[in-house]
Amino acid sequence: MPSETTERPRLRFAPSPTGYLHIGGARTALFNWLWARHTGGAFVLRIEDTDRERSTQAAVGAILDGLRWLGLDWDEGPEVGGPHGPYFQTQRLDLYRGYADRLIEEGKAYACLCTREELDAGRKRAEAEKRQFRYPGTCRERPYDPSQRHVVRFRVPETGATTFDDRVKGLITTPHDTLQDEVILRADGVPLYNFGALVDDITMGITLVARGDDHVNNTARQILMYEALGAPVPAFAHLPMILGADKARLSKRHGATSVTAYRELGFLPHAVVNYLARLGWSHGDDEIFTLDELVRHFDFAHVGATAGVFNLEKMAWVNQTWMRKLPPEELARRALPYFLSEGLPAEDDAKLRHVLEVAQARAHTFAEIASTFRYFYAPIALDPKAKAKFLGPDARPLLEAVRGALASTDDLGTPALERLFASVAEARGLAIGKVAQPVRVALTGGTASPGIYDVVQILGRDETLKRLDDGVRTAA
RNA sequence: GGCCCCUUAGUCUAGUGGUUAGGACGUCGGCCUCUCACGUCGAAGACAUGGGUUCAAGUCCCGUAGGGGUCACCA
Repeated sequence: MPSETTERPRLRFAPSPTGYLHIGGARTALFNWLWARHTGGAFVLRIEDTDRERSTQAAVGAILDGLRWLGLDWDEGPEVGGPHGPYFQTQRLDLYRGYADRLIEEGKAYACLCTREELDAGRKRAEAEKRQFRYPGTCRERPYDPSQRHVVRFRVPETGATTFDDRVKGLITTPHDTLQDEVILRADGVPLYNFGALVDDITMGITLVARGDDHVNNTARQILMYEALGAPVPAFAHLPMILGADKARLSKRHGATSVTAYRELGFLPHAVVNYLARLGWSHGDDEIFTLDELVRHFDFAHVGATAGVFNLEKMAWVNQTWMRKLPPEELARRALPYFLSEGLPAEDDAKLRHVLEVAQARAHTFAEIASTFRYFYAPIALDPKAKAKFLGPDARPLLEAVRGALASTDDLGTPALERLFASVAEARGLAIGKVAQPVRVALTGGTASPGIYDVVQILGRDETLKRLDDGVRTAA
């Protein structure tokens, strides 16, 4: 029976270090973290590095880095330690061996000497005969001789079924005849996923296992093993997959899938958290949550059972929403690196603050701010269409008039600029827009920009005059 | 193919037998306006399908279809 009803559940995130922290993994970690924080329980991080072919130290670093960036701190695990360490599976090999030996002694597992070749032949035969392959039990009754190289197989009941109450999917039943005596320990003593994860979850006192729903089919056999070991069975929560736009499992071909890629794109970590939380979980009609609100409201009961499509546009909207709430200092601190990586000579000064003030409502990400408003720090890139439409011969007298008026004043305040543009327009019987647009194109290179007075103020008088001169030449 | 899971608009979702089926992203339109964005107002857009159960079904049951997962000495 689930023992998670205790007030302080222990949860864990147990990634395999075979690559960066994936969006899907990040959400799994987030839900575990949220529930741990909600309940005052513990969030344990464990590295499942038993696949030595694919595991790398760099990936461990990337995963820790990604989790830290998102703000998902762990109470026990790599670099922070804890009473149940070590937190790398390859450093716990003796433990798995011990549990396997115990199962063997009690007759609940046995050594198997079958070779891969024999097994493969069996699988092939089964396929040819169009029947399901199950391990035939060849070694079941063989006397145990530890000196022979062997794997360890767990003995699964032939009949009956195992049912568990998944916290998100409800009752799930697995008939035992669809299971087989699976390998729990390789010949080299390294455990397989089902066994390693289980032994660790037992010894680390995990009371609620929340993981991707690609593991639902592992659950019954794990429960059988918990029971064989006389260990309390934890509660399970299987989280639906995250899909790409084509409804296939999210992967690289759908675009960026690592959380650090979103850092580079200029997303706020909290915006990613907010979006990911809402992908598969809901709280009424609410969309925007602070971290505290997320922690307060999160609940596995409101995690949906259906897979969800990752939608970058919506995440960008969430990011914009959060970006707009940032105070100027923080906005500057977070945005500046993106200007620098664009090769722009920005620094945290009055100019940057003004740029960010006008950019705040106009961009979805920091990278977008830097690239969209690069003309404040670099020469304009004149858009040919804008040029054709607004920098023709008609524009020349307008630009000259604005230039002349600007050259003879020191007042760049908004009221003064308003009067200046208004008088240039009125003198010709034009609407302000007819003057503002050519000026905008001359100053920014395009037809869309912050308000023209802001643009002039940010650029400063000298640079504005210079760009107007360039505009006059272009219009000629 | 066996087994398991899933199915409300293009997308994320609310909904726990009685609602004009709600919200959000996106889309389209109005307003605001020097352009763009923000804001604001509005519009289009969904219960996969067929049977049951019930006075009443998006909600419960069965079938069908579609999608996904899993069937390793990977995790």
